[in-house]
Amino acid sequence: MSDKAAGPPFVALVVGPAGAYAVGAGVDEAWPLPDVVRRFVDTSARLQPRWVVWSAASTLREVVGARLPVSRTWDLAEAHRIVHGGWWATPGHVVAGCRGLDEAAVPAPRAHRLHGFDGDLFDVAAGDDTALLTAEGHLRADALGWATDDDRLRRLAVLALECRDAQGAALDRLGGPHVARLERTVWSESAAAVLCLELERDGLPVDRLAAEDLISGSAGPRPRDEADAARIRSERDAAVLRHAPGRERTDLRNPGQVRELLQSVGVDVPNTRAWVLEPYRHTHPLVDALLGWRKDERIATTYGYRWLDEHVGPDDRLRGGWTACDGAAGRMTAQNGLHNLPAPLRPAVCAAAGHVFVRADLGQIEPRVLAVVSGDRAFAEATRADDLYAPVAAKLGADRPRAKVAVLAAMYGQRSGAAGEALKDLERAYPVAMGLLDRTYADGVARRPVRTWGGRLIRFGGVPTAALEPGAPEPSGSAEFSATGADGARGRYARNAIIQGSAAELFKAWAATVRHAVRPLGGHIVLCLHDELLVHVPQEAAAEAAAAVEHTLTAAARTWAGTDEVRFVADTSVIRRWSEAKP
DNA sequence: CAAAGGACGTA
DNA sequence: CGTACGTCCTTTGA
Repeated sequence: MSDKAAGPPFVALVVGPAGAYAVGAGVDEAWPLPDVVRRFVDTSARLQPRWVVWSAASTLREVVGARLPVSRTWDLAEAHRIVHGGWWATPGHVVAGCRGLDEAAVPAPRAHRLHGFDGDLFDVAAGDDTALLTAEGHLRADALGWATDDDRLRRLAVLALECRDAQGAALDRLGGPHVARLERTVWSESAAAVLCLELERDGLPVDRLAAEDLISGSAGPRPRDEADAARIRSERDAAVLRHAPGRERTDLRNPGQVRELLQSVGVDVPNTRAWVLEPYRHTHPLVDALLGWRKDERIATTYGYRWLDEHVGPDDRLRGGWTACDGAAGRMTAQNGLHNLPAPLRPAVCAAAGHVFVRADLGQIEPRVLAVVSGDRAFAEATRADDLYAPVAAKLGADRPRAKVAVLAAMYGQRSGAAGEALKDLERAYPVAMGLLDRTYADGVARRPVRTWGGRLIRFGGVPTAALEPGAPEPSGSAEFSATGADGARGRYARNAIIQGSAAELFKAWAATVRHAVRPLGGHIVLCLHDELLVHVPQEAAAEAAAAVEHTLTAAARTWAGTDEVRFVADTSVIRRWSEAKP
């Protein structure tokens, strides 16, 4: 690509505890911390650079906090996840990846010592050590903290540029004819990392009174003190325990005791999970009471007054940490309940005065992504329909529910249920798509790494998922050898990872363009939920923002997929409260 | 005091 | 329950 050299310059920016440094074509200067925001604006205007950062979180929090628009960052950590995969993407891992060093040997930051003096002495010694790299060529573990003067900051910034070049070269080698696609993934994943800082900055608007009201319905009134809290709690417990006379001392929070309790009323279950107990709901009133208690207990403990007080700020915004790309399938993650708020609490998520939400979710994103990833022309044809399962059902000569179950079974590896026959038909109708799923499953069984459509590497090793580890139960020699146990778990994991992971990439590419499109309207993305976006926007801009959300999907999907044969659809609505949109 | 397991919320 | 994630509670282990 000849335009690459002629493109905007790469400028590395490092922000340390005592100062910052920017280096690249056209700039080589130290920035005092109080000037970082101003110098960032100046340099952006002068060079319109592509910013290279070790990570958005370590570099751009202040710039984002000043509400500056940040675009075109090359995030070394996110790029590392694409090129090399793995759970960790610290600067040390980035350097190891770029220099071909053993990732297991990346120096780990020393654990904090609470006792003794050796830690302090060691810190002094480390501060005097001027080497950026260890003898083996690894980046020192405390590099950012170590970079306390301009020279050290500059060395760290120059190293960042080196790593950028190495990652770019690695993408060239990996991508072949698809380099451009891999590079686009770096840009959109990097944008997602900046978006995460904006999500942390803006928070999710909450109607505090409504939230209090909903909480009180499950947890009771706000307790005055510890004793009051204990009284309310035991009252809640008593409503269940009155169904089991003589066993009022059972601890409902102890699954073992609950299991015994259930046994005493004739309900014998291997565990007390909700879906196990569901069939017994009407066999004894205790079961029904227990399941209701669990719902209330969930809200009282996890989404109760403490949660409200700790995570909803004085500006009525719910805030938590965001991650752009988790280690496994590459979805965004969020803390403090932003990703798992119980549906009954959704009425409390409410736009601020004069504002509305534009809410949009991608319809049937995973099968549509399968059509892209597999390149199955016939399956792509089905994505032209608003409801993809209708043409699939027609082709299979089955009804819609059957077609849907078959597609989901093929993608996720469901073993129970009556998908068998329809699955066979599916293999005949869409051999290309099904072939991809089968091959990926085999890759997982054999521990061969796989890549998402955007090029992110998914490896088997250092993945802390119990079912994938060698110790997991392994049936021997039977026909279902690879359906159960660790082999099958890896197969399903791989198959799921390329679908879910590729879908996550499309979602982030979409979110990145939405973020730009709504900014001039005064809008901000305030929630990303895997296939759903919540944009907070001034009321008068609602229609325009909704149109932008739809329009950007078409554009982002075409660019991401490299074709417009596969159609993606969004359900978009303008609402005040999150609960108003119910598909 | 940390780790593990059960349970359950979301997609 | 097909796969992920985060958070709470409890018990277990060193």
